[in-house]
Amino acid sequence: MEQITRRVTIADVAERAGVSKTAVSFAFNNPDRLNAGTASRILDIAQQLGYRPDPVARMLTQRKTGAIGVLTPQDLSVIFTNPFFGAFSAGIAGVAEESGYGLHFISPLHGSLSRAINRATVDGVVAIGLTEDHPEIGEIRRAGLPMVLVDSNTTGEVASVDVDDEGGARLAAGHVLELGHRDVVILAIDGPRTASAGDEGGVVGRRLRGYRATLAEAGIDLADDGIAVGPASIAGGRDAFARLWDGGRRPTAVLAMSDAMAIGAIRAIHDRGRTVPGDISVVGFDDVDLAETTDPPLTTVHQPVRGKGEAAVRLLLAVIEGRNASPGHRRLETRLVVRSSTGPVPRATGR
Amino acid sequence: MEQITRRVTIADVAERAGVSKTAVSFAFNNPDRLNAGTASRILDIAQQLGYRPDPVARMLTQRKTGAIGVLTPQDLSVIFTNPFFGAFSAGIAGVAEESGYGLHFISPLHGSLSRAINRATVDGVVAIGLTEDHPEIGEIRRAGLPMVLVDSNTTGEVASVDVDDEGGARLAAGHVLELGHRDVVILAIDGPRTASAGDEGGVVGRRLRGYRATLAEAGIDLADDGIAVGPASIAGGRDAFARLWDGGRRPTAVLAMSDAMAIGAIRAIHDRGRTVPGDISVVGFDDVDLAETTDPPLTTVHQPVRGKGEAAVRLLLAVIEGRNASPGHRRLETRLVVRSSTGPVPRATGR
DNA sequence: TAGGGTCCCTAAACCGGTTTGCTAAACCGG
DNA sequence: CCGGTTTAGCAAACCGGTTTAGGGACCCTA
Repeated sequence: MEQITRRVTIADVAERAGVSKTAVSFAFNNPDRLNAGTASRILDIAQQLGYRPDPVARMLTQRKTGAIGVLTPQDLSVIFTNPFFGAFSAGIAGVAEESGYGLHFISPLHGSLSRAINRATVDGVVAIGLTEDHPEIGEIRRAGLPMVLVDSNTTGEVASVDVDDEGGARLAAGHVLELGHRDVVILAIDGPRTASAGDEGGVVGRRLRGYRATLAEAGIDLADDGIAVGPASIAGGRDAFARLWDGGRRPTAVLAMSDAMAIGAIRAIHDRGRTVPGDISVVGFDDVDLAETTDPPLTTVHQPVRGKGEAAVRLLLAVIEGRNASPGHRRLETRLVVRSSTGPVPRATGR
Repeated sequence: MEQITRRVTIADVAERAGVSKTAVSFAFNNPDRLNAGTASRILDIAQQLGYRPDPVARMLTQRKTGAIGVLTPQDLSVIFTNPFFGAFSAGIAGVAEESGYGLHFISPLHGSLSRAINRATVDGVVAIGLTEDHPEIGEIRRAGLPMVLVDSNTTGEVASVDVDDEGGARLAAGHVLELGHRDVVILAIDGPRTASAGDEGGVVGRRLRGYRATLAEAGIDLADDGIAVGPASIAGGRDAFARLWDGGRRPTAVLAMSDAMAIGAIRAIHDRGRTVPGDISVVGFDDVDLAETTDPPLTTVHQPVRGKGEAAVRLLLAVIEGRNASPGHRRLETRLVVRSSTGPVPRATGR
């Protein structure tokens, strides 16, 4: 018995029904052009043969894939465990789905993003965390693929969605200053490639600028030894804080660039027998879902993560579907959410 | 100025280089069959024309898409905010990436999963949470698309990955029994469609069976009014517990079918001025990353979520790439992780 | 000088659909 | 009974690549 039964094609159905391929195609996509009886007979036969139009062939003629790509410079396996990314994807998925598009995730293939892009069959791309100097951006543009950049802080010829990172960071810093803190450290995100490039343009740079500027206005000069870098995860935050602590730093306030890092810092603080916010205040960034269920509930800078995804897809669909000529730009706001991980600077500690 | 510059095709490159389409194709895929000089000249011209081989056309001839599909009966926008799913996806992504496959998420298109499946261009499918009675399974099989079922508890002709849900539930129930609890309630997951079908086969059914059986062995008969149903989220757990409480139930132990629900229950308990585990013990299920960072750290049933994703893709690749004739089945183990959300039954409460 | 091998490249078929133009038959009013 | 309009369906071109089968030029050998 030969189990490799070749796929049923439109020609098979046509032959079996004694009609032309055209008729079969019409039966599926344009039944009005056929006699009702013929159409349903064809459909019957197709059904009973188990015919399913090949989506790839269909794409080829229609020049449309029905999918939008999500481009990330990091491996998906790290990306999916990040709740921030989960919320962002949910935003993307929500409006993509409601418009009938599927989602295709594109990440570096054997280390090369370009290769991955060239293999991906999508009608357009939402790229997150790609700064404008990534060569991939040029590639995609030249290929004529619609694209919107998220968190790239650009206002160029390609559509974009951004968030006021610098303003958010200012809010966080301002908040701890108001509470009287003067000894502040920062937990910065160390992306896989953001690290190398000096990264003035990226999210990290913008947030850092916000922290620094506000602190400077209060006469506090943030030395480099008050900044620890690590991956945006609980472990990353814990380790980053540990390095600071072990280096002799005894801050009263911690500004973390992500909620996960903030949570990690809180754990590290607890591990050292200190309390939050009694001894040390901690401020996160992003305001992911679980920020309000941590112990203590996290004071953090809210950014509309899901909204970012939604806005990005709307912009993208606008260019895919040919509405609007010039590329759109959206900038979303941040705001401070004060919960219970921050408090006044402790008295007893007085130096 | 006309901005609709038609896409550059292989024919354009061929003409410009004064060679045949074949030569251009060879230059890209089979350079050895060309004179080295010619090949690099073609590549140069292609480069300078901005030529990018159309992936769709390529797929059509090669009968291979380079992507694997992830099938879920729920909307992606709900799925992505679920940390459980995030970990599962990370597992899938990890091995898919290392084998050079992209990821395509397939969810109901305008309410129809079949429609979505027919539009998706993938080499195979990992389906999660589809019980065997879903008609989609038959469809996919008839279409000859390689597939592996996850959490479907089947041993039929299609490959599958399962987890010992029933055993895990027994561990959870056994644990609280050992601590002396006799008044136990259950927080069950209410999927969008699991609810309607009686759902004996699904994950919910298996876990419920495990809880019930173990409780019964200790002489405890779990009445229906000791079970509350809700979505697998923090809010869902909080509300489910609230309904039980408001209905007059005063349990000393809560068995939740998901960590998120357990966390929700803990919040609801705190809201009512009770402590965990002082007054009430709570056991979760899944052991997602954040289970150990909650307050208090959650006692829960660990299942290898990420491992499930990995195993599924390995099985899938085996059939896609034609190794192994008969469909593989994997069953993964669960284990109890005791942290701090469970303790002995309280004395004072004595009924 | 015929025959056989390489090397480099090409024409044409093919993948599985959709779409365009066209034709033959049926229908219709006058 | 005739010109005009529908209706129903077909053949062939097309989408943009890959692959098969071969052809011409050149070199080598007998």
